Amino acid sequence: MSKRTEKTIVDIAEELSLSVSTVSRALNDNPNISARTKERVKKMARKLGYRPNTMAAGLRNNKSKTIGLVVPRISMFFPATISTVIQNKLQEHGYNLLICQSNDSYEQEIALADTLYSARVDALAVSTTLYTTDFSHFDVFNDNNIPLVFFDRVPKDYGVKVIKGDDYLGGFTVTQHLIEKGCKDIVHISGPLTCNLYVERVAGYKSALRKYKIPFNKSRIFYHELTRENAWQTCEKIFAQKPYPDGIFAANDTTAITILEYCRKINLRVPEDIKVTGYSNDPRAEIITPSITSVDQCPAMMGERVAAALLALLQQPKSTPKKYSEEIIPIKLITRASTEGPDVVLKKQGKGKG
Amino acid sequence: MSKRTEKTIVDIAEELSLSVSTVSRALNDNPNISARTKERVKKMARKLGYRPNTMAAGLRNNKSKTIGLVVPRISMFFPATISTVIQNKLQEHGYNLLICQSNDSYEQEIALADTLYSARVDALAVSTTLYTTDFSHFDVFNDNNIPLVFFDRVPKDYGVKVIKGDDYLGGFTVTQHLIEKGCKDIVHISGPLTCNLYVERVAGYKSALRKYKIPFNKSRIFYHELTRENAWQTCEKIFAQKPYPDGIFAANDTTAITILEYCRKINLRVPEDIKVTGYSNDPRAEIITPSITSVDQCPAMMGERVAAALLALLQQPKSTPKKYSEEIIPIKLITRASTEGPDVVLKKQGKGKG
DNA sequence: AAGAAATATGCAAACGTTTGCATTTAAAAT
DNA sequence: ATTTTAAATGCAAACGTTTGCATATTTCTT
Repeated sequence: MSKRTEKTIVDIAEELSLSVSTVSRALNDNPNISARTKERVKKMARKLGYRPNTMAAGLRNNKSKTIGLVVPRISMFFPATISTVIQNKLQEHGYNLLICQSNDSYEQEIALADTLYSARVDALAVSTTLYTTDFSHFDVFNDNNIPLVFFDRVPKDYGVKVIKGDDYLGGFTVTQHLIEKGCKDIVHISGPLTCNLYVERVAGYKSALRKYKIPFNKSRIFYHELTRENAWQTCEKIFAQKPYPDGIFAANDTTAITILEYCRKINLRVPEDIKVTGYSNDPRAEIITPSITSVDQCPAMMGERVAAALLALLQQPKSTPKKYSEEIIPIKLITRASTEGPDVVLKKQGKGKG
Repeated sequence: MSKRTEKTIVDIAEELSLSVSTVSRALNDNPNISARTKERVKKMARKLGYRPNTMAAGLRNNKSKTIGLVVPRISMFFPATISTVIQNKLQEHGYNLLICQSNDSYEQEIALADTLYSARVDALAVSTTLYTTDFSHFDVFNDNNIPLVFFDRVPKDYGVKVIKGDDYLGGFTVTQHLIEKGCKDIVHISGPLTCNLYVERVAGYKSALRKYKIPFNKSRIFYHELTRENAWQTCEKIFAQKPYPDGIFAANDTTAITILEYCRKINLRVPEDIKVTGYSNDPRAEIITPSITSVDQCPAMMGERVAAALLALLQQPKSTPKKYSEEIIPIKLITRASTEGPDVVLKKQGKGKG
């Protein structure tokens, strides 16, 4: 009694004494079906409660109208914002999004690539784990001409469309800012160098030091996953002996926040005694006291671009020779109390764009 | 040259001079295929680079191994956390998740229900828009015995499995807390009453007032979407005339944060002059100064329960008579500086569970 | 050594669409 | 009225699996 209610175009055809092909074409607004027939078919479809079956169509057409998205974590601010934008944009264009998270596990990422291929997604967008350096699990998409776009955390030397932030410039700008605010001994807390983001931010950091003739001290950089726990431990190391640094460039905001807490604990004033910067412009950076200078990576813009790139690639015929362009999303330094000086009275901002 | 590389079980069968049925069974570890044959088939599958086609299998089996998830917004803290948990849990069980956002638009929600049905999702989990009061767009799932679970924002009187927070108790507890801290004139900023969450929180609020014999003043409740902009405007109304309230129960943390900013602007001290509470225990609530008393809704637990409910429903045969149980997820009052007294020196918390 | 039982494999239909090609019907041109 | 052209519809195969049933092969009984 349950399964017998599932209506198909065959039922519509029978009901109207038409062929299934006519019904199919009518539903798809094929131009050589008469207006009258289209009307009748659509009306009957409604009457019978007909629901198209995407899988059947997909099988026949070899397209699923579904796009895969692989990110490390969907609840982190930056990928969450990007995912939101991508999802909305693709939804507008009739695509569904299979959103998956690798949880920064290389093995999970491989498994996901596999199942998403099996689902025959029409395209795939991915931001890799921190530890992905071999990208061969994505070969199958390339080999079969399935649009493949990497963003934010992207491969090195893997022929593919890439959309990334300007992490070199971000690292440079934020370091330069610290220097201009008077810092002479700047610690950098970085993520692991297996990830392009951190390689570039470190490069930017070094480059700024060089520009201002500040000697680079290798032991002033710490590398680890940027969690709260790790950040706390690193603080313990940093402040185990003097001289204390007068600036810390943290490669994410969670780390910067943790540093602030640690400084409060050891009665170090920010920004008077030490200046601190984060990265990503997490909403918390604006709200904490002192508010944290950070780097806005324009996640919404990145999301837009990723979606646009996917749609563009989906448009063009499979045979189009690929060119692997790289798009760079700009960054914006957001200066706040953690580097600017004593915390000023917050200006009213409630009426803003939020 | 591109399409010709897509291998199917037919290719495997030919290569080994076996029938497709045997190959299919071998790949699915059907018990009456010999171990030797299974070996040969799997080896050949690997050799040919065979990739199963989920759509074909899905069409045949009438199951897609895909589950739909509809939430208002995937980037908001609460649904994001829930989505994360659900996605990970279902992934473990071999299901893909189609995550969609309604953007709190009723029309979009209807469209999503439609396309998710067309995708023949094996189950659907949804948290509705603020304005959904008619749920008939989900009838098709019920009618076809497709597991359907609502969570957080759930229907009223719509026969279906429901998993929700204890919003009545949340409203009651937080109001009681304000009263116990000495508040006698408590404003409540609520979301629209089309959504069950706010109906219940308001009920809890009233109930607490009653218990402590505090007269209820209808004009002390404000109803609107809980955005920053709206909150600011409401603050302007509230503080346009004296007497000021001595406590505000905001139905989300964004609103509470905005209130804090407004109070700072008009030089009202929190919690000395006025106490403020939020809802949801957004990460920002902990980090702002003063930190904000809020209600932890245990999103991870809710996610776990939703996933478990989906899996349980998927397990049982389609014919099982449905019973529409309602699960209530507990809430936890997290008291912080915004109600507790002058901001104390933050105790070290870096080493904690984060 | 023969039949019975168990194990392994094959055949063919089915899932719900779409689409190239063939055919019918209607409209236009002579 | 007859031929030519255009418009509308139908036939049947195909997409890649799975599965009930039938058949072939092996193993066990006696």
